[in-house]
Amino acid sequence: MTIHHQPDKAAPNKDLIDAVRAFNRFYTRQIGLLDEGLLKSAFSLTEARVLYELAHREGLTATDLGRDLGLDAGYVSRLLKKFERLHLISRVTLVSDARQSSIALTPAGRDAFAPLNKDSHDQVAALLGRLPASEQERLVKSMRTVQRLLDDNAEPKIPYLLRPLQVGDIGWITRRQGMLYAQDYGWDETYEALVAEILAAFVKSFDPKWERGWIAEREGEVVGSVFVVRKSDQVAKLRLLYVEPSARGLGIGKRLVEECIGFARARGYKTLTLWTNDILTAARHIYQAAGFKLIEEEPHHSFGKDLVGQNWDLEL
Amino acid sequence: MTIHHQPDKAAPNKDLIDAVRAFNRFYTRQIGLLDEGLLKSAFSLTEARVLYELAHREGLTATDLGRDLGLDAGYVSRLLKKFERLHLISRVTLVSDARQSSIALTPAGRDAFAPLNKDSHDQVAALLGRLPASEQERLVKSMRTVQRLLDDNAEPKIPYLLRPLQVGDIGWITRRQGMLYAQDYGWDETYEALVAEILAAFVKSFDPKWERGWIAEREGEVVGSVFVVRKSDQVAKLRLLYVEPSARGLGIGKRLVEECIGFARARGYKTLTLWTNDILTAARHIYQAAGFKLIEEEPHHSFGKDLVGQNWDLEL
DNA sequence: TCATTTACTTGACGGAGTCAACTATATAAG
DNA sequence: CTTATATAGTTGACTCCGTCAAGTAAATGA
Repeated sequence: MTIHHQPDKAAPNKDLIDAVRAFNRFYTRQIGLLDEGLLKSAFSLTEARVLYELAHREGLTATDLGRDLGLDAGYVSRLLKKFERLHLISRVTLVSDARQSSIALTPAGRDAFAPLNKDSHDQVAALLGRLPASEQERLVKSMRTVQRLLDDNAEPKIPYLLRPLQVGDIGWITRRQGMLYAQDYGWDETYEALVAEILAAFVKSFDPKWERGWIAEREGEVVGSVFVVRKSDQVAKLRLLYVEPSARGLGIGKRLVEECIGFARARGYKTLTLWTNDILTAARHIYQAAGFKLIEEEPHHSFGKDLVGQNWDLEL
Repeated sequence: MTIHHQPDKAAPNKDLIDAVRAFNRFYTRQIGLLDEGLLKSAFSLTEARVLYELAHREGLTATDLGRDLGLDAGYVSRLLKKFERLHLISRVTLVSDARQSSIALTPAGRDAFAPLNKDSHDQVAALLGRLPASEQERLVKSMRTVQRLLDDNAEPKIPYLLRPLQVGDIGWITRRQGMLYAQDYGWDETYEALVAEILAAFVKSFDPKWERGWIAEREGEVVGSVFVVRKSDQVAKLRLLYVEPSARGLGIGKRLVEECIGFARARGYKTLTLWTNDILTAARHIYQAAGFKLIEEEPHHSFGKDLVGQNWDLEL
């Protein structure tokens, strides 16, 4: 149903900019507080950051370190020399390029890093420990969101996964569908109510043998869903297909429809049918590509708009 | 319905700690990148931070600056001396304490700060500009969440406000109620479905003269809600009262119930009734305090549990 | 009145980080 | 193959950010 192209980039407004700046000032201080604890160690803050990188990644070169931590090449060179003198690291010249060498912590290096690591861990644990568990999760979720949005090359390893319905999903799907259609097509709150009604009925009369829902999840967030419900022995109905704007272009819509078709076939249905509206072109393309045929169209007035409803069928 | 005491603090698990640490490393780098742009100016980073504070707050003392920015007192003293020499600030000894003085930017100080401020503003604008508008808002919302959770003394100015229902609310309320009751009482997904059904019906048959919903919002987030629906000319029913755990203790539940009672009275109803379950003790206290009387109790099996339903009435 | 604390100042100092020049190797162009 | 250019890393020289400790003056408390 709601599937269309990625939204365009937009010039930010002042309130948002100020909020980001306020956050930056706040977090500058926050990081400063956390770093204070580490200052008592034999290593400077930057040395600790370098050790952290070395402890968690393999085969780094001096340039890698400088780039990823934003450090001056000369400074990195000196740091590494110091570490080498203390026997904390070992360097192996790369066969592919004799200018570079692969840097690794020695066992002594790991020993030196361990207490630093523990201090940092404990300090964050203390910070988190001040909050109740549910708030801890909200915090981490928000941090992940910030990080993913700001980090260009932070694409999740798993683009998305499909899972069955769980508590909280039907409310979320109701909300998102309601908001998306209101935003994109000006539909009123009766559409959101319709989604709520459909999902409530789905759960109440759920028959696992004949019906199923799929939730597409990405980084712990719901980014799409679809449902198959039983109309009769012969006919199943695909309902409420949607994909979040932020997750479009990954083939999630196509995949969800394929799952429906596979399920309907496996359960022996003869026909998979669906109802949609003509303005939802992106969804239509998916249905067409999957082999659905337009059966009939009829105008209707719903959700505060004049619309043209469409019934599509796929013979299984 | 769901109103109970604040949850306890909990020892954080390792995944959450690691996620926070990852975020700290990420944001250390992020702030470093943003700061690079400011380095070309005549002021050091810390000087710029001090100027920012002075430009945005009045009547600061040297100690205030040092405390809020986490700086050494000696260093602050020197910075201020330099600023004074450049005629960027003026100091007025406090009458209440001759050791302290109130620091203010001079017009020249404001002029010196303006380009710094603009650079920082533009840089953040560029950062945000890379994202589509909807993502910009998600980013800022997440940042606000992080800041509010970590900043002890960052209570919002307005504790909460009440507003009417809008698109997206019924899904959100459905989700949150479903999740809260699942978590706290082990109710299954049929409760969430029931909430969805009630809210769908509310919207579909909504009669503004006789019915109303209130949403409690705090910092742009829904933290509670309640609905009054018409049962007959004489009888109104209060439904779906809930307050987010994070927003409890602010009197939101009491306020929501009061709104319902006021509305029911104003519309000429004779009775306000409600159905709840005996295990929801915090909600019961609110009803009792508002004058509701327990009319009847009866056991029932719903949402996967054995429960005792209660009907409460308030004569208006 | 005297001891203690607080706000700020000042001298002395260290080391984190920068800049530019340099060597050695790799890559691209002709 | 030769030559020009780019990249990886090193090193000397330097700056100045920020810390530490000692000191002064005022405020507070006993």
